Amino acid sequence: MTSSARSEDTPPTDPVGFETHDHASCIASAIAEAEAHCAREGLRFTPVRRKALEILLREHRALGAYEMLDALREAGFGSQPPVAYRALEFLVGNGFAHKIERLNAFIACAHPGANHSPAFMICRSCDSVAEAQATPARGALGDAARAAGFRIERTVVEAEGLCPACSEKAGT
Amino acid sequence: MTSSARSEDTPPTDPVGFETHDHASCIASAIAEAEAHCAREGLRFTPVRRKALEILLREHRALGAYEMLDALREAGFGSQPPVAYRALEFLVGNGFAHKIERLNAFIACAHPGANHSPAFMICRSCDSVAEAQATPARGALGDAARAAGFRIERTVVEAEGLCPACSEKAGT
DNA sequence: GCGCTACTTGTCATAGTATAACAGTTCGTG
DNA sequence: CACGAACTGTTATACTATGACAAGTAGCGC
Repeated sequence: MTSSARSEDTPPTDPVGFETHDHASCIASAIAEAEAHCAREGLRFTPVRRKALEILLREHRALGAYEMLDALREAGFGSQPPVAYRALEFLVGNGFAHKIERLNAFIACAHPGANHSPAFMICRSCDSVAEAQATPARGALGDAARAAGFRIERTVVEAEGLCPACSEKAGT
Repeated sequence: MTSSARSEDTPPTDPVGFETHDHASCIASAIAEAEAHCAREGLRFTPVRRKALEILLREHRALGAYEMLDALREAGFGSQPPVAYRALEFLVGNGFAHKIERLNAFIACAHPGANHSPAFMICRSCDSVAEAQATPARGALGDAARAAGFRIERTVVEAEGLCPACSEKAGT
């Protein structure tokens, strides 16, 4: 998984998304990680897939599939929806990106390599999205699933609300 | 509300959805509750809204908006998408139904009246959906939100996996 | 009862999201 | 080099959702 040793008991709680940071290096390292991961797994990190990940990383926000398609077309790739959907499917399937169900949009993974169940905070005012770690099996949902005999394979956890900046703007 | 006093610390873990139960009475009581709620709040529980809720309760599964539209048309209501979307908007807005983001579909609320943040378990094999209670402010997401200064207003919690029946069919 | 307002219903039109199916190409392997 | 698997691109189509406007209806003050 690339990312250096980190205890399962101390997941990072840094949201990564409501603060500025060194973008150029975060993009470069994310691409490098994806490349390394693909090499290890025998996956093909083709130009269109790499470009799609670059676009997500550069935008640093949730992009609709058709925004992605526009960007890919401008970069010289095909111009039909499946081009974007397939690249996104690859990225999501391999953990390099996530789909935000609430927005029908996609965002680069903020914790690449971590074996995580992502959780998202979505600002309803500015549409910014921050990624955190979820603990799916814990809490009421995990209890209910065990009680019902439901086998959880994947979780969608998305909180909608106001990010710090918009919260201030809105007063109090 | 109707549901009798219940401590915040002991949310019900009954999934309501992977088991059979007395449907006729559950439909009737849900409709009665909705009617009473609307009377109290000065909301208009019009024929098309009532029918939409009846349909959701009767089907007892997540319905796409266009399935709802078909059912409403058969019942003699309008046949254009806004008819269904507006009825669903009313039901969701007033807590009588929920939208399952993962499926782009709608389901009757299984805990009507309860002041809840719903969580859902979605079977990827048979598409059945069970509703449980979430505890949004607790857990890693709540911690991350507080650390980031994000104000949560609403949460989407959806677990995807195998329901007991499909899990058995699939073998162990 | 009359007229007012707010709300609701229904329609047409259009925007946005997503996938099926097939042809041509490229990659890795035997 | 021949082969199969995977990838890219295309056309066509299906599914999901909303804006805008006209007509009807309920509730309210007078």
